Amino acid sequence: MSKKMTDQQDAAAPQPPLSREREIEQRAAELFYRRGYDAASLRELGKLVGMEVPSLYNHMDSKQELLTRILCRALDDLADTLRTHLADVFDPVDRMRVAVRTYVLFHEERLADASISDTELRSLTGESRSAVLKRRATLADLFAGIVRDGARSGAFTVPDEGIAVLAVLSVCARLPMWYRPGGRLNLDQVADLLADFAVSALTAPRTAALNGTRKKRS
Amino acid sequence: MSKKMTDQQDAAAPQPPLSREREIEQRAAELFYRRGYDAASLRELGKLVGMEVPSLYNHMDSKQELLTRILCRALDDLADTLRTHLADVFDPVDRMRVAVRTYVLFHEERLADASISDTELRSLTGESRSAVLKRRATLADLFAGIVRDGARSGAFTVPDEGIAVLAVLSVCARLPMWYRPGGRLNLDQVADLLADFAVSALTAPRTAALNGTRKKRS
DNA sequence: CCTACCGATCGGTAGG
DNA sequence: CCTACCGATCGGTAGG
Repeated sequence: MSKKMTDQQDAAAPQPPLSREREIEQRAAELFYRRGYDAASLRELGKLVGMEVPSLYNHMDSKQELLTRILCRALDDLADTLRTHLADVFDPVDRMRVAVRTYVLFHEERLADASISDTELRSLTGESRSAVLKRRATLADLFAGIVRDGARSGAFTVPDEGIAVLAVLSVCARLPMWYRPGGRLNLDQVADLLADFAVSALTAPRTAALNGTRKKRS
Repeated sequence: MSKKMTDQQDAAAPQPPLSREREIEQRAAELFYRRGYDAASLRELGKLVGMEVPSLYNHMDSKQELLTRILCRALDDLADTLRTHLADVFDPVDRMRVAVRTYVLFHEERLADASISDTELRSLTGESRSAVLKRRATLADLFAGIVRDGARSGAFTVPDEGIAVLAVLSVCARLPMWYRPGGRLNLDQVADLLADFAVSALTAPRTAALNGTRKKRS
């Protein structure tokens, strides 16, 4: 699935700030973000990176493998960043605030990566799909762990932990659909406000009998 | 943009429960939902509806026009349903609860429509895009109005109305990404829980000084 | 509603 | 990293 090269040149030549593979990944992520994976063509990617199409295949196995590599790296990086920021935070409320803020702020430098990680899963099949789904589940588990701890300690009052996790992740994952740099709020402000929204929902005073009682048939 | 026929046959023939146009729209929505708009081919749609590709063009102007028709109808129907259910509810908390429940329950019969209304906007350009964006904005305005009223009456404690609206809409709009019929919870239970999540976030006790104070740099 | 067919474009390969 | 090229498939049209 991945391209391994014999790294002969890694002693010298700090010139290219990105390896050729990485540059292609980055340009491809932007292209997939802008056009969608299906609508994006390798011809256009070739132009962006200054190569003919066949030359791209020296750096990838297929279009699908390229997408898979981008998504796996993005999700791994996000999970790592989350673990790092959560390492020295112990109160569940603080942990959730940090988790949401970190997820949101991840979009500062990785908007395209984060967006297609969410959108283009459907274009993957087989092992590629499994690899991305596994990483998605890892991310969800991180949030689920926080919700579980908060519920056990009594800090969170959620009637259903699974739905709470999905709701919080929905708010984070949808950010690329509406956030654009240069808007009314910067990303740090958005991160604070969304963290506050999530924590408020999780910690709101609730009558214990909410569950099971159907309120309104609407 | 729309196909108008001289409705000569509407007096007789109650036989076809769906008009040919509508049947094509419905099959197309399912196909676009399953494969994505770009990856879905008119060949496959033709097979699903029992027609050769050229015959489809007796019922549509283009693939893009077909998608536009599906999205506009779905968003109009959702907005109509929301307005109907909200007509006799006046308390902002109740209105928000009904709005979220109605949005969620709309997925019961229109999962594919709702999903692609959210996902496939990017495949549209020009007037088609504007027409869908206008309807999206109408939907957002419905929720924004409820948030505004609740904030003014003091029922809601949100530090930023715009972000609150986006967060609530995110939770609703992402439902097709994870909800599958036959799961642990039925849609009515999910609707109750998500409405509770949203209302809890909007009404949570908050110190007035939250805004502007940056808590953690994380 | 069909047969027959179009130009364009796609991801990918051969061979160097 | 390139030129040259492949078969497949695409949305869509002509003409009936």
